[in-house]
Amino acid sequence: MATLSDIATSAGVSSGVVSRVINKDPTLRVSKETRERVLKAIADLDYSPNIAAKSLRSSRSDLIGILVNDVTNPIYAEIMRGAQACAMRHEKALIVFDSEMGEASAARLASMIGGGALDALIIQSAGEVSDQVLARAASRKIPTVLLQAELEVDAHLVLLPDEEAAHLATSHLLEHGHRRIGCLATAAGLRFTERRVDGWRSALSDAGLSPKAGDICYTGAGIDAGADALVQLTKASNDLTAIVCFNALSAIGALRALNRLGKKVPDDISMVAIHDLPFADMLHTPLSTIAMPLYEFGEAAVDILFSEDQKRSETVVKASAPKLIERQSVATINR
Amino acid sequence: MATLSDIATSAGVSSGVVSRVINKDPTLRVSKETRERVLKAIADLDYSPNIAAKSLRSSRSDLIGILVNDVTNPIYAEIMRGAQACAMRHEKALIVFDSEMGEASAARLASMIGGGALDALIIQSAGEVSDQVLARAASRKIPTVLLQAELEVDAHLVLLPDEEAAHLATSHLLEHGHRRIGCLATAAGLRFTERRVDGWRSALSDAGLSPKAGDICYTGAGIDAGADALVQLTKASNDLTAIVCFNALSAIGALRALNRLGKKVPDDISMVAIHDLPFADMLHTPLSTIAMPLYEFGEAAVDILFSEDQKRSETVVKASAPKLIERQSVATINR
DNA sequence: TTGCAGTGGTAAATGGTATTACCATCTTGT
DNA sequence: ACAAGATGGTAATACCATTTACCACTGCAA
Repeated sequence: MATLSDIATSAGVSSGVVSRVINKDPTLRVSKETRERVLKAIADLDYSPNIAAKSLRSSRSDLIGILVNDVTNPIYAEIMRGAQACAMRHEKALIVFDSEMGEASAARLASMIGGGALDALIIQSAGEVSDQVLARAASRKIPTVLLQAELEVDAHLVLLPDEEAAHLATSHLLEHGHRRIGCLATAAGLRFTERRVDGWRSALSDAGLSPKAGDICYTGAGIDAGADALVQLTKASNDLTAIVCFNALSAIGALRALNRLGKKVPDDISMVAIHDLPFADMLHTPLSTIAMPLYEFGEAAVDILFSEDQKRSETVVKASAPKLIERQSVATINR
Repeated sequence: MATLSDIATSAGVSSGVVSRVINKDPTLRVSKETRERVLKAIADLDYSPNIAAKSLRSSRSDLIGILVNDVTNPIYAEIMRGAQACAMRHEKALIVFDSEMGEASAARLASMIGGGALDALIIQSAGEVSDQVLARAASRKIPTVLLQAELEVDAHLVLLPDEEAAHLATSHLLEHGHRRIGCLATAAGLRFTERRVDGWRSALSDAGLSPKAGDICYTGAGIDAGADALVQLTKASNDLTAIVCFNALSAIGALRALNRLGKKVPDDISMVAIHDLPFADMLHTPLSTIAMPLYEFGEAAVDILFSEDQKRSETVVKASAPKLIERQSVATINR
């Protein structure tokens, strides 16, 4: 509860000096003894600066908002953790909004942006982001980072090596003799989805193949979404022998749906998922995955806010290349 | 960027009136027309109150800090989501600290508490919480809620029906003929761990059994911790036919370790875990679990902050009773 | 002795909101 | 006609840290 002027009084100086000592103002000239008196008073009174006052004065809150699709999805949780760690390193805190929670979350976020409570905004939400949020962010001109997606907004864009990952997954299946490889994609229209679709297509076309219209199905990132999508996919193209899945959690859903349809993985259908999971080896069918640098992706999202160049950068995080982790969800086909 | 006095000027009133209109001060008397002029000015200028100023003036930040053990653990993620939803309902935002991130996280949290940036603190972290954090919280007298654990602090305590859950899990195994039932517990010394251990013991003793010293192993909540613990447990008591596991994620680790040891679940060893997982049915061995009201648990943690301030309440969340979900990790033993 | 630079600070303005105390004008009752 | 109350507000201040402009004093040189 001690304030700056309490310290000042206790140290026998004016509050300006205390402030400048705390903030290491290089233009401040004080004697060594005075500085030490101030420091001692701070320690004695267990002083820490009032953050609201600081924020009011400096118009910085040291808070970064992040809008995430679904906090319980381990993939996104890992991204968040990277972002958190990086934020801490910069002495900022992250405040998480879950777009799964709908209007309440969006409204709260919008009001915080409006009130200047957020220094920056990171949007992971691949779905529809409230117009209110976007409008506020634009009108307050706060730096914005878009993860994977792309919106009609002046913002930084951070991506993963999506095309490479999807290409790798597809190639792996091709090497095992598969020719009819379907694609269980993420939400349509998003930048990273397109990039991965490109990877899938190009791997196919490198092998002299081209997919049919029904070979791809766009869907969400959850387990249930994956299950539904798989049913659609196999209905549209019933001759697929393999599937590339863009999200590990929807791969689990797909696995469940295949189970219900009485199809065995990998005997009847092979599968590779993008993104690894800590328990991928413990699944009913140990899942072959493409590991991506998710933690570093989260870090990059925050780091870019502290870079010099202000305008609309586009970064692809390549801390580590997409890496195939072979388990038991891919069978070899005899040609 | 519009301020209160901009609105006041635009509406031709003093800023006091605007503030009181916004905050619905019941003691304010204004004519209907004036009120509407104010409201219109607010809408026209797209005004929203500066949060830093508001916070400085009122010494409330509308921010709640929550310290969690591991954000990527789906169990904790679910709790967080409940807490988030409830916070939003109260027009507050949650700011998450991951104790897995160590000192950086603790330091940041401590400085935010010191600076008055947090209205309340929720501690889920079952491990060691930084003394600095606790000391600050105590000295600033901010309301604190402890989840599951118990510390030497004046705080609210929120619990799950732990004893009941462990009793249920153990009874289920007893009904299937098991007599040597081990316990893969969570961290020792924590209130909820003790409660669950009690449940395990009492179920055993209801059946006229009593566990041996080596039948229980205390450990952390992660996959790897679970794997290590299982090895210890089977080393200490190699005649166990069943295990109750206090955390679903460590159950996965235990499953992995059993795999490596060449033991089959449930043929060689049966297992029941406390807490359900969205993909529990898709595991190598579909895991029988005890589902608990985690979301409501998170809600309760926040809600209690808004109850009529009784000091040091103790709540057990019973939104739904612990519920056994049978899958295929329990075998019947012939007596 | 005046002039000037360097040393070690101080005082005051600023940021935007909430809140208390107070006040001017109009209406009503007698 | 005059006090009392109701009506519809206003003005001032506190909250606390940051930052700019300024100042008093000492020492040294010319």
